[in-house]
Amino acid sequence: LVRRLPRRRDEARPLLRSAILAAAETVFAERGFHGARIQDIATKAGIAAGTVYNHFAHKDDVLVAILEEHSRELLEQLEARPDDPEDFAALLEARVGRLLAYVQRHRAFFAIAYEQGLFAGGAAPGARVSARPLAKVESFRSLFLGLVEQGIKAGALEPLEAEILARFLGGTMRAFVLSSLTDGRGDASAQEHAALTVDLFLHGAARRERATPGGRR
Amino acid sequence: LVRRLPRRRDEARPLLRSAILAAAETVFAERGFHGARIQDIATKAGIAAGTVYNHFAHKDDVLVAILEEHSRELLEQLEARPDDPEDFAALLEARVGRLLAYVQRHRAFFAIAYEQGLFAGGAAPGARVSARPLAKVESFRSLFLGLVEQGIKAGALEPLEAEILARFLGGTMRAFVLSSLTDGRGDASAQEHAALTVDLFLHGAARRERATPGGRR
Amino acid sequence: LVRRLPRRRDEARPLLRSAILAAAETVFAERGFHGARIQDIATKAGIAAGTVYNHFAHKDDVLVAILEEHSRELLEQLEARPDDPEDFAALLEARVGRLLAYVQRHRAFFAIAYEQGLFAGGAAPGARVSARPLAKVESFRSLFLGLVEQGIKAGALEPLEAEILARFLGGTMRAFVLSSLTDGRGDASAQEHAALTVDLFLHGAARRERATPGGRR
Amino acid sequence: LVRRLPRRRDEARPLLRSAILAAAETVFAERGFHGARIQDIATKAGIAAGTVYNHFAHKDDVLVAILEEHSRELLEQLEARPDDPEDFAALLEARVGRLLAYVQRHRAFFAIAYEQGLFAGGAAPGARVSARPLAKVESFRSLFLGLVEQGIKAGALEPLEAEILARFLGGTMRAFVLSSLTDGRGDASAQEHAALTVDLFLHGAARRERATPGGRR
DNA sequence: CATGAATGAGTCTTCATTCAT
DNA sequence: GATGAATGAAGACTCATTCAT
Repeated sequence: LVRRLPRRRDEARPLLRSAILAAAETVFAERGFHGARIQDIATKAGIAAGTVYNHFAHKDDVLVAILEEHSRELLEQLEARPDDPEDFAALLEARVGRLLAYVQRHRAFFAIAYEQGLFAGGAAPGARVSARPLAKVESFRSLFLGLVEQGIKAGALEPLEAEILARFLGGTMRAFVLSSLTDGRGDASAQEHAALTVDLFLHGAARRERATPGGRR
Repeated sequence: LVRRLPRRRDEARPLLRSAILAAAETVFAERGFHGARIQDIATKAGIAAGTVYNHFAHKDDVLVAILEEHSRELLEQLEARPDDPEDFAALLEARVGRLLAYVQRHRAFFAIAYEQGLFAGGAAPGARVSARPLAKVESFRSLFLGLVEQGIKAGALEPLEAEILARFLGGTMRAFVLSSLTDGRGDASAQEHAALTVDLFLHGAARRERATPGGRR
Repeated sequence: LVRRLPRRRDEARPLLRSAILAAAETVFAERGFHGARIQDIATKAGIAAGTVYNHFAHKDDVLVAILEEHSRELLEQLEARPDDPEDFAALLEARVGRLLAYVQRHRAFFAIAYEQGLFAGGAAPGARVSARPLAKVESFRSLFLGLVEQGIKAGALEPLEAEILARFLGGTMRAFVLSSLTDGRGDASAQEHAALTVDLFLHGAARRERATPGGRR
Repeated sequence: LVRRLPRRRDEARPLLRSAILAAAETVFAERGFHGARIQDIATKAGIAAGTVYNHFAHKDDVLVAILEEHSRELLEQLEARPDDPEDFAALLEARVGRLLAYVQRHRAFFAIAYEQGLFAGGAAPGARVSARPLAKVESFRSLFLGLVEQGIKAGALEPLEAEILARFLGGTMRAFVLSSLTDGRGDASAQEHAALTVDLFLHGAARRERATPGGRR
């Protein structure tokens, strides 16, 4: 899809594709997919409407490109890293923290992702652009599943149906993702949110009988 | 679906209104708001397209009517009832159970509700029909808030920010609502789901050290 | 396709379909299929552009409807009639006469028909709207074939390949059809043209050795 | 198809022009004028789209160039040649034979020529690129006229209106040109077709009373 | 009040043409 | 001269909304 390589002059224009995606991200987020006009995107990107079609065959493809692109990056935040802690709770917190930080950096994307049901297995099918579930969306779900299964195996989580726990984790995170999106607090809170998310996910909201020192952050 | 039957001239006609709403609920759920055509709704309601406009000024208003209507009923499920238990956990479970049962009876509505961000404070703004948050959506949120505040006061919940706990409750429920919508299991599971929802909300997913008998349902 | 039946008032509007076809016939003839805009047709028909789509799903379908409609009528001119003469030459002249008269009454149609290769088995494939040969076009060809075969059987035509004679007949008629279209002479000449067409088709353009009085019409 | 080969700097470059015309001939024939994109032509010619505009100011001009070019060559086939027979029938056959042979060598061109009404005085005006009759098309017509007038003068043709006989000749030839285009028979049949064309043109399709030996081929 | 054809503003998409490199 | 990405005018088609019947 990216065929124009940097040429002479100082820099180049393959950036256009990125510029279109960036503009589309904002516009889709503001107006929703159907409400967004190609012309809006083009204008925001500082180009002509026709130019969009030099990079994407259909309006749909612009959306798909955004979703795939960000989903990939999003997935990377959840993947294992060399310096990840051993302890499951700590591990979870690290990953959730990375994910929330990513969310804060790409708020517009998440507005779109929700519309397209990124986190939701069964959300508004009609809002979706494509009938088939987007590939990356599916892998996102598996990643949650994997995390949870790992937790169960490690004995850190209750041996419930993994599918259910995965949804619970998703739901919990969704709640905080929304907080991140809405609150407008600075990035500083990503780690706090992560800590709280993991804590609630693991121990719930019930009052702890005898709060041992340091037990609750 | 609702044919105009020969009626006494003075009899209630607003049945048509209900028929339109019922048809719209299905169509919106299947195709999303933007993907649904007035003609589709009219056809499914067994009336002419123009007739819809005798009952609703705009397409938007049909959606709003659906949301308001169901939100009201939904709220009623969460409201206090004379026979509600005293114990917070039991109380919560009763209400959540009612709500999940309602969800199972109105799956189509929830597909729409998600698209419009019913549970989500900040979901897809672009997908929304109206910029201002729908009135009932807001009250739905307050109801969650009330529930949580009640729990905190009763000493059943950790004394955290109510807003956060409300979102956590919402996220948890959302996870199970999705299960209900997706699984396709019969209504039988509403209470099970409710129990699990409340349990996870209260105690989290972490493995309980020494599961005392009866500790986990 | 015609579902609107005449209603109260004085006359009615199922005429709209006919009005659209009539307008399209003129516009297609003037500007060619690609050069004709739906808006042009609508304007000429005195209606809104969108209305065209209440009667035809695609621009293509308007053209197809014209071709099918006229082809059918055209075929009827060539078909046998009770009062057709016995003698092959006279028979041919009668039919060709009817056809030429029809041509003169529907000049615009023929401009379109040529563009779409109505007479031509292999004309400009690219100009055609649909890849598959139009059904009626094919039957038109068979009708020519039938005529010629009849002539061969009757011993009136040389026993050559029917396919070839059919084309020759088609080519001859085409020449006079064009004359009819171009000349702009009144309808009076339809029969003259027919007589000449048949005469040339049967006896060619070579000088008749001793033109017996009355031999050449 | 024509790659730019390393050439001496002063060598003729207009080869590109020919390459473009050759490519355009094929593409126009396959898709029709309106259906052919400049990009298609450029691709088939192995050059960039912009390059076409270094040789032709407009898409129209490419078509005109093709028509003019081929029309000129086509006319040459019909012109008198030193070794042409004296006898009109033989002369006609020789020229028609040359023309049909040319047709077989340039099938693509004829698909275009028909679309643009090369043979037809009054065919699809809308399909035409330019409103004014193409210059060469006109001379083509005059040439037919000239041939026929010559025949009349020589006493070989009936003294009818030359215009009419010219059209009859055109129509007859058109029929066989189409045969040539459609049949896909090898070049071998050019002479046969020519003989038949001339025979039918001169003597018609009517059964000859007493076929004198050798009278009909 | 119901009807449903007519309306026409709104958008995606195409593609001839331009022009900086 | 060649390149090919950018341009933007043009046009088919959709569908919410109106209104005469």
